[in-house]
Amino acid sequence: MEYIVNGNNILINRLRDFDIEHILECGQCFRFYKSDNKDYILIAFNKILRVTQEKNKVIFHDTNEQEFNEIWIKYFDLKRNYKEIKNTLSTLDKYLDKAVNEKSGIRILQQEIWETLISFILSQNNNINRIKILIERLSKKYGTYIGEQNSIKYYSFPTVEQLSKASEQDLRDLKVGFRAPYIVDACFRIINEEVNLNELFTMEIQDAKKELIKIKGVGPKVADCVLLFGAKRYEVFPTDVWVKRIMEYYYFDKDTKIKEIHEFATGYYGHLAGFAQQYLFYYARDLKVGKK
DNA sequence: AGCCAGGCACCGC
DNA sequence: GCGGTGCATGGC
Repeated sequence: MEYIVNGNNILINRLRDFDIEHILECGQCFRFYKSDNKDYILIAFNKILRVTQEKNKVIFHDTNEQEFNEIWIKYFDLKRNYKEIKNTLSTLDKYLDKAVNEKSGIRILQQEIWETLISFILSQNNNINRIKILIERLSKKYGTYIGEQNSIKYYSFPTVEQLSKASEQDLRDLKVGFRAPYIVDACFRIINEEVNLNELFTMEIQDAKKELIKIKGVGPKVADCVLLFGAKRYEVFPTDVWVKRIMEYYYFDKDTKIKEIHEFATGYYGHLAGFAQQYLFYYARDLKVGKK
């Protein structure tokens, strides 16, 4: 990774297969703020990072070499060869080729799995704007103050211990709605070691999924998101309404059950299913496939 | 006003 | 196991 240290900034002059807008807006993460075109602030790993981009020139602001190496290279998955992944997927069929080319700057972030779990529990039957607001409220109330930029205060996502302090009623007061008992259940099972998030990185994938589904409010779709976005399990294929719509449109040409789509996709895309899903999801959502 | 939002739990069969 | 329904809340 060739980068230039410039004061408090890290600069990369020709960063390929990287588009900060695609990466943050593609639906995999929620804690980011757009201040201008390709000028974003994001919160992760108890840090505030500002990223700006002009074509292939990317600047990571207000950080340092150590932090960049220890946190951001992994977080942005900078060591993975996305060119190769995209080539493989593009060769599979013309539909995927289109989605990959349209959303060519996506990278799958390596997010903290605990935050990913709660975020995607909140995501069910919800829209992205409101998911973001709810996560902000949780962070402000239960997380730790981590700093200020442009007189806006930022808070880390609460740890399991911090969030365990919240009762179901506390959470309902923050307007998470019917998801409140799900969050309480997630905290409880993890504190009591009924579910071990660290094991999900290496367990047999079906077992990992079963493990997550023990948590109330976690079904197949949320489990897949947690495994893909939080545990580097790229063989999963989170199948939600958007993915259902675009898969039906491209591959089935008729109303098809999510389970059938999921089975087809994990077989067809194999170990790259998670990447394929994200290109397809973002593309479908932008295109409003199957919607008026 | 009613429908929808990156689903899921719960129920009846 | 499979399909239908309710769910908190807010934007449109």
